[in-house]
Amino acid sequence: MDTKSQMIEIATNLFQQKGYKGVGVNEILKVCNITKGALYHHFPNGKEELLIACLKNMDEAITTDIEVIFERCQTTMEALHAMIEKLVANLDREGTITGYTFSSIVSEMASLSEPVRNACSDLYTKMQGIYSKKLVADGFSKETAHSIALMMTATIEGGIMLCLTRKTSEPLKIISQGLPNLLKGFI
Amino acid sequence: MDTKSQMIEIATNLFQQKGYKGVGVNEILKVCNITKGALYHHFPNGKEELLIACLKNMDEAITTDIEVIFERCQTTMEALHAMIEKLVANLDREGTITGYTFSSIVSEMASLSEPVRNACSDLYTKMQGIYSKKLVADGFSKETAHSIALMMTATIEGGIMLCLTRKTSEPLKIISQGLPNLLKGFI
DNA sequence: GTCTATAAGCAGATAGAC
DNA sequence: GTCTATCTGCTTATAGAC
Repeated sequence: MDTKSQMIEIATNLFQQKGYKGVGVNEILKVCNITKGALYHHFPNGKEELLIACLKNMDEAITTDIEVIFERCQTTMEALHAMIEKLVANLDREGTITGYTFSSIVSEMASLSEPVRNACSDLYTKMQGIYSKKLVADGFSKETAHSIALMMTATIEGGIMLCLTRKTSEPLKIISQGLPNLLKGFI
Repeated sequence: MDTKSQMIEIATNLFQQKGYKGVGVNEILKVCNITKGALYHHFPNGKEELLIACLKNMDEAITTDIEVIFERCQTTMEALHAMIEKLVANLDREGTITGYTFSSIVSEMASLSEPVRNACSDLYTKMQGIYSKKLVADGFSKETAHSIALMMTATIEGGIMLCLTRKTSEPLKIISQGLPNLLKGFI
């Protein structure tokens, strides 16, 4: 793997875990085992340019990851269970969550950088779109599907937050069990 | 109002909006119109001690604010609608959300400081407890109430995140409309 | 394309005057 | 209890050698 891809891969993980300001450029360089020269060669605008590249990288990850799960599974609920199971396994194994979330980036950058805010907004919209499409296939109307998809996105993002705060995967497990009731309520 | 209380009040708002690392000590001092000497007189352990004081302040705000709403309203749903309405009004008026949320603090501090993580965990538990108590009064079993309360906490926190990302209060409005269906599904 | 060395600035924190 | 002045260390970013 080339240096640039490796940098994006590592920085993506670090940003997801500690947020943008929480990670110093030096920390990224140290983990990558490269120096400043290399960073500013690949990303002339420095740290923020690297962050944007990371958000694009997450976009691709979502496309090639969540979409596969949603295509493979029969119903929305099946797919969501599989997705949450992956998050839970990740959390139990590594102690942090590194996929399908960027709350730390949103909360500190939304009010500071429009390009970053827009990239995050696109990502949420994309996830919501995948859920929504599947819900329509499940038989829900377009509008109802839109509402449910938004609530799912919010619930999962909030659930991740609760897991990180409590240092257990319990909240996401309870959410996984409870989500079918959300759909049931909309029928 | 004395200097210390004013500092906590202002810092609470700033931390909620920009996260812990996103706010510099100098910024807080400038808004408060005081100097370093005053800060380190009141909070010898500096910025982190101020953050803990802010989290305690939020705890009180929840007690004197959310609890009042939940006592005044007949059902859980009524109370939640009132609560979300307050958040939406806050967002539409000021462009940011300053109440009932600390996601920005959680996401960057959970892995770095145990005291902060614990304080945040307590706050979520407190909110969830208020919801849960009301749900039991509504007729749900203790276990079901616990699950629903957790999902509500997650959904609202995630909804706030979506609002900040999209720069509209739409997500929270849709969640407010959709939450009754969550309860319906659990019956 | 990656290195070293260094700049310029801001972070949080401290000491001591008043 | 609040001020000013100052310190140390870390931040991002740049310049120029290889």
